[in-house]
Amino acid sequence: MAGKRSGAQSRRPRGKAASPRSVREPGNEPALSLERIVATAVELLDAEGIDGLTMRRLADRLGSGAMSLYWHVENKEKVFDLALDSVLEYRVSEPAGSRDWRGEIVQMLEDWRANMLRHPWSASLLPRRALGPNILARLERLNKILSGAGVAEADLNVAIWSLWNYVIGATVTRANFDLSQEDRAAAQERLADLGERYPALARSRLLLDDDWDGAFRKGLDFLLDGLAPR
Amino acid sequence: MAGKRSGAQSRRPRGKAASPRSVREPGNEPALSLERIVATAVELLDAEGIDGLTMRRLADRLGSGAMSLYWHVENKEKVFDLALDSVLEYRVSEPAGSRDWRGEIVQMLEDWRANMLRHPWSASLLPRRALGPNILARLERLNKILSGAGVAEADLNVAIWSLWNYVIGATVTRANFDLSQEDRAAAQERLADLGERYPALARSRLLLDDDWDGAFRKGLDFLLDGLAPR
DNA sequence: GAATTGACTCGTACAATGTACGATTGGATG
DNA sequence: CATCCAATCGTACATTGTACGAGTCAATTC
Repeated sequence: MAGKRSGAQSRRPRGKAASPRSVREPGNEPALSLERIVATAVELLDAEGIDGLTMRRLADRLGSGAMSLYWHVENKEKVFDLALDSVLEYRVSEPAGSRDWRGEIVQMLEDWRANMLRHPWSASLLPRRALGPNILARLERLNKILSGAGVAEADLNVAIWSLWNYVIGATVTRANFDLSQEDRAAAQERLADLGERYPALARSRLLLDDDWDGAFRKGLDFLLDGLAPR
Repeated sequence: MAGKRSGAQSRRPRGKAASPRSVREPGNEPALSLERIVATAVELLDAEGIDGLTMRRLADRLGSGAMSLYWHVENKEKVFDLALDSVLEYRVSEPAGSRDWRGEIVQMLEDWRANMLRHPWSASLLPRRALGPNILARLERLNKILSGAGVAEADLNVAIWSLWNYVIGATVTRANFDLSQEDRAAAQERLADLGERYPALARSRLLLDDDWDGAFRKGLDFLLDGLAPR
């Protein structure tokens, strides 16, 4: 209960990305902007991982002082929120939803997952209350597809959450179990351990199988089977 | 690349929880132990949230110096890992797997989720490579139930991952969208926003519905429908 | 009994972090 | 010219994880 509740400062550019008025143009100093900050944050996260993002390092990359960031951004948390949503970018391809609904869903969710896996740090950011515009756009889309497919009104929300849960879970899991860069030795040792305590698990080689993409697709198919309107 | 790669220290008690030899018994100083550390960490996380856990505060609660913790625990990350697995405690009720397999799965996954929601911080710890004994026990159990139910060998791992994904995703989501303690005003404003940009979403009231338990159960049923052996 | 060992504890110190605060800048507007 | 204000940034501070090494006892060895 100590260092909280500061907020309510005073001025901030908030939302209105109208005319940045091109301050500081004499030489060619690039000047900060929310877009540049977020883009650079993503770069830095890609390069250094989630602990590599500090306000000072981010400012360095931007050629500015650390405190300058705070004009554009409330705090570090906000940078994370924005970076996450930025990675989930979604432009509707918009064939309205006529074709096969399963294909559309699969495509959108695979794209969702692929986007996140391209930036593995994004998975560790999921556990935060971030409903950026891109996530919302994807939910909106899901809604349209499913209701267009004839899913009962009463089941609609449940169906959407189920798909959401599945994608989130699969991505979080996958991003953390990427063994290939892990010591193979550790995996082997773990398996030996498993043999004693968890025989079925060891036999199934669940933890060594690495066709994540295939598994994602197959599992999604199972879920869609269950979701399909009767 | 500055403060890393220290490790390889020297001695640590590692695993052997054999005889603590009752050091420091003259007065009645309780002395540290891994169990006490983890239990207290969970208490502290429950009380103060994920940012409330610092090595110093944890040590305070234990009545010890901060650095004493490092004899029992490699670093703070390890404390998180242990706290997470501790929350997922799983004792097999062990009716071997004769009854209806769906009921068994539903019960186990609802228990899994309930345990985590009782300690909301645990959701934000999921994105880490933590396969503690309790998680493994649950996976082992899932394997047994599903293969006992007649799920094809080739589908087994996919089925397990699907269920895993679903639980993880649902828990992460739920732990972060608990609006009731959130400003209701913000939710309303958000909904108004949605009306313009995301009409279907706004109409569905997806984000205001709060029967999370029911939705979890229904979605799980859908998934199990899809998973059921043909 | 004295000396040694080794399991465990902890005080001090340091580098790194997020960010509060206030000063500064320079273009736009009067 | 003076005024203003969006934007930048240096300094400072409290807080963090943890390296390092010194301290403390019980058990063990002489």
